Amino acid sequence: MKDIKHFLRQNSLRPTKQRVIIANYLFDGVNKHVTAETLSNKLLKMKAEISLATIYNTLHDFYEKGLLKKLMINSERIYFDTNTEHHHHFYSKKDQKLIDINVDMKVSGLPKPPKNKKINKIEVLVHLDN
Amino acid sequence: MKDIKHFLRQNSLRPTKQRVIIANYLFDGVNKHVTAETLSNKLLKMKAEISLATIYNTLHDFYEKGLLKKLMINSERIYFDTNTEHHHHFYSKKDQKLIDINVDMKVSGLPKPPKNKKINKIEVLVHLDN
DNA sequence: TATCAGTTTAGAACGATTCTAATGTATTGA
DNA sequence: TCAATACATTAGAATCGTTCTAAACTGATA
Repeated sequence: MKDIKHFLRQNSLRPTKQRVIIANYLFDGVNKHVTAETLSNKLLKMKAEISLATIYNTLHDFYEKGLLKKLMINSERIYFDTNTEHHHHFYSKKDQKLIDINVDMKVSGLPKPPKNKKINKIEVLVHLDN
Repeated sequence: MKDIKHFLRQNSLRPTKQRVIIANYLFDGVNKHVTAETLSNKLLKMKAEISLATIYNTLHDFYEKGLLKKLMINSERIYFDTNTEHHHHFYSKKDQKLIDINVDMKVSGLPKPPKNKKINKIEVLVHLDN
């Protein structure tokens, strides 16, 4: 609790009640993928009623401080990932679920990027059948 | 024109005026990435006023017949790709532009998929900086 | 050419997200 | 410690891409 307050302050975020609750959940050491909706549901189960607007604000605030990653998954929702290291994913469309790939992968045979463009990062998405 | 009508019929799609116009544009031999909005704009420039609802319907109809691919790009929009072969992309967020990668790439170091799951396909998205 | 299933359309509805503006709260510095 | 104020939270309205609705239209068929 104290740690989380410190942690928020260190990231120039006021440790408000809501942010502390959300940060405690998100940064408990277990990497998570959340959307505003799944996070809201989880918080309700934890008896923490926090408005959707605040959840959106908080996710974006955390994202802006680099505490969360936005995922490049096509879906109606925006996914936020507590694992901010560069990594890849398995994706099961059927289950609408993402699974981290935490091993190093190499992509070979990459063509040159277009003129005046530089490669920022490479994302690999492994689609699962079932 | 005749060819496009045939082409539509062969894919169990009635060659209506609107579908013919859209198919003529999309399948002119040059691969394209479109969203409902960019397609609508293009059609307006070609003096073809087709309602947004029809554009959405048509894109989905074509998708369902396998004539278009839906792209897994995070963006507010859904991108459709006239290149239905398996391939990868460069993506410039700044330009909101996709560029096909038409060379074979290999991904090595892939971990085993989760239990009972099979890998369907691997998609590589190369993010560009500028 | 009449019939009818399939198609198009304007506009309403939808669902995720953002905005608004009123209220509340953490920080500050006297 | 407390008042001032800058920042946060909130309910509900607004927005935006997309889908739905139901009425009008059109291509296929007999």
